[in-house]
Amino acid sequence: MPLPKKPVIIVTGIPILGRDGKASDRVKFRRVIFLQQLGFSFGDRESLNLRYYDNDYHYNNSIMVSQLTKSSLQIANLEKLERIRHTCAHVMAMAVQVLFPETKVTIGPTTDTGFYYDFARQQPFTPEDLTKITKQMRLIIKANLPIIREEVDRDEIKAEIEQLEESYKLEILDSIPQGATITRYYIGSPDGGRLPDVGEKLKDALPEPSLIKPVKIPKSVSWWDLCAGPHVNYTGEINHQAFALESVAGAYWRGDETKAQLQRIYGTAWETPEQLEAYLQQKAEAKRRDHRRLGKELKLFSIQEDAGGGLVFWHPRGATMRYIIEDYWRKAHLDAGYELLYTPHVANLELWKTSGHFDFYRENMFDSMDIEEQAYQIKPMNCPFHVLAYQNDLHSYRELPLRFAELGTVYRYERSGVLHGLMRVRGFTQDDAHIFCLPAQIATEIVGVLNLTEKILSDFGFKDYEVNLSTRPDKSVGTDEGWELATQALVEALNNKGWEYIEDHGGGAFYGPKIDIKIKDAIGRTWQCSTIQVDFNLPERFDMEYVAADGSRQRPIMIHRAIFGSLERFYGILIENYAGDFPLWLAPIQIRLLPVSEEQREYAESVAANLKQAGYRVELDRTGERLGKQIRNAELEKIPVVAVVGQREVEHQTLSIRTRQQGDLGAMSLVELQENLDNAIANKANV
RNA sequence: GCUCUCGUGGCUUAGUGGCAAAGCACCUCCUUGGUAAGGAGGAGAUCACGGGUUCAAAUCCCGUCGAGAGCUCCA
Repeated sequence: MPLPKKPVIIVTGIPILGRDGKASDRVKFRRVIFLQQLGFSFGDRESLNLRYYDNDYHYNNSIMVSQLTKSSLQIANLEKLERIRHTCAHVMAMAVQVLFPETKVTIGPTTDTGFYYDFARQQPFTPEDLTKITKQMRLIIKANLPIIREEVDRDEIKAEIEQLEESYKLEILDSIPQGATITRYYIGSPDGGRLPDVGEKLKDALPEPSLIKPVKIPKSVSWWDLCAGPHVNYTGEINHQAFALESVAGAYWRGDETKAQLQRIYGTAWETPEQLEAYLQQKAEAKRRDHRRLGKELKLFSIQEDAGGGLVFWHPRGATMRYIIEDYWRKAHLDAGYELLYTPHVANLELWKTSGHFDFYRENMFDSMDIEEQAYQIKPMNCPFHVLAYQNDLHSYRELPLRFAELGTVYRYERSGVLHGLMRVRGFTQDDAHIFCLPAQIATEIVGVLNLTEKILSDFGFKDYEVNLSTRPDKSVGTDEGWELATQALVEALNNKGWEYIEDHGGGAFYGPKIDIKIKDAIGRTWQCSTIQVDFNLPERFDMEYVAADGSRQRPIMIHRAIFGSLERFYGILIENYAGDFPLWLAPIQIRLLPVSEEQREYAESVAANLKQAGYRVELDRTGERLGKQIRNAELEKIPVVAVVGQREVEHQTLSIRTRQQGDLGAMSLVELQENLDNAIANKANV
């Protein structure tokens, strides 16, 4: 789908270029946010992945964007912000070397929200050090030093770097291809000393870090870094109130675990303090929605130290909601022509040798266990089991497509450091399905999957998607014709659905092309959940067959697909998306009855029984607290509807309803309440 | 796994060499109260675990375990 024929203005983001300044064949995606039309407010912005190569922005491999963007002011602003961030990284590196002269510099690129710089230094940077570095950076910014670009001779700069003993920079220099222009950027005049004198003194006798103070920067000094640029012209172009140092983290030199560990300081930088403030607020909002905190507060789930990391315990309220999600999922799949499977959690290791997982996926598998001298494996994937279920019978082409679906719990080894709440765990439930079909059925089946995906995701409140189509990589199995057929089927399905997508050229799995769908949450973050993959490999490995019309044995096509991806992770996304305020159909407790005093207890009990009988998830507050406290508790537990029962309600046989969204709604009859509830539940809405 | 930060009643946190504190939750009693905290009392901690330094360790040092952030962005 082409971009809308409206002016498109890029407001943030940056293309990634190859080392030679041009894009290589495969340029990484980078999010670019654009306004659809001049005059739209920033609330109307949308995001897309664009690529930049051959001096042009490319969207979906067409050259739609170039003429609209190249001359626009916003592009200039974009580049300016990028330059500010890059310069900010240099200013930070300079500040660090002023304060801690023993530190060696490495690289300092920009990020989506700011920049970082990796340093080599024995002593760790402390949070207090960050404060000192920030102060030093402000001094450098206030000195408004010029930033000067200089093209340099390789041998000359090499000698200079050697003299400074900047071993990492030397390595970088050596990695720059011969013939490329080598540049350095000065902060301050090249004629000055490299760093303030005090820095040189510090080099001899390092004081206690606690004694290190920001150093006033004279105009005459300079600092430089080997760098491709670009930068702003003066340090004063950085707003000294629009940047902040955020954290220190470990990072490996060249991102390689076997190489030296460096200290990375992350920072954020913006053009104005207001933008910084907005960014910090977004961060605070994300923290407010953190599913780990809400999961504990709302008593949904826990992860128990005694049991081990990455293993989830679902508590009654969390389990209730999970049950509702699973129940919904099963009905939706049965309606869409799937059949349900249950398969074991462990099986003979041979199965994973056949499937190839043991060769390709071993580092994510738990060790096998010995059962009567046979190796058994806890399952990291469901697919081989579904293949075995298929192979239990001989299938006719008339039976295809067969759609097997399972909420299959798998266990994968994840390194302890990457575990994260529900988002990254060691045991999780895939909403897995495998479609076995004829080659000619692929396109129809994919459309079916896309329709089901859209229905399910939108029922959970996710209506914005970002779609990727990943095509054949260099190393792959299967025939050219097979890939062509499958890829065309995916394209056809996407076009049929009318969905815009981004083609990730060569980004497919080795066994087939795929479609990935990312959902956008309430605060604009994207999460990849759904995936649809065509597989030529497993049918081959397991020698799967069906009997064709002419009686010959043919190989079926296998389509893997998941909509939630991981039920645990999707649940975590739901918590963050709704900030714990779930729509009525999902809320673990839908209604809580609050008696004003003991006298209404009997009436409240009978109302509660009625509602429960009618299928609502209802609870009666038996704490004996005053009404105000009962309401406060219900609000803190984010219960969507409370019904107050006092003397008045008993007399009139009504309930006073208060919802989380709308507050006090006044009295209504039980029938009226049920109508309202049913309405909200049917619309999958909040009340 | 690696780097840094952090582990104090069920929860959230204070205390950073000298008697283990507070709020919430829990239990008991009083209060029968009308839309976000009524009052009083009580119980509850081997300060993650193991070792060391010290007259004295929650606090300092070493180790172990666990949690959090980061380890994709490449002069």
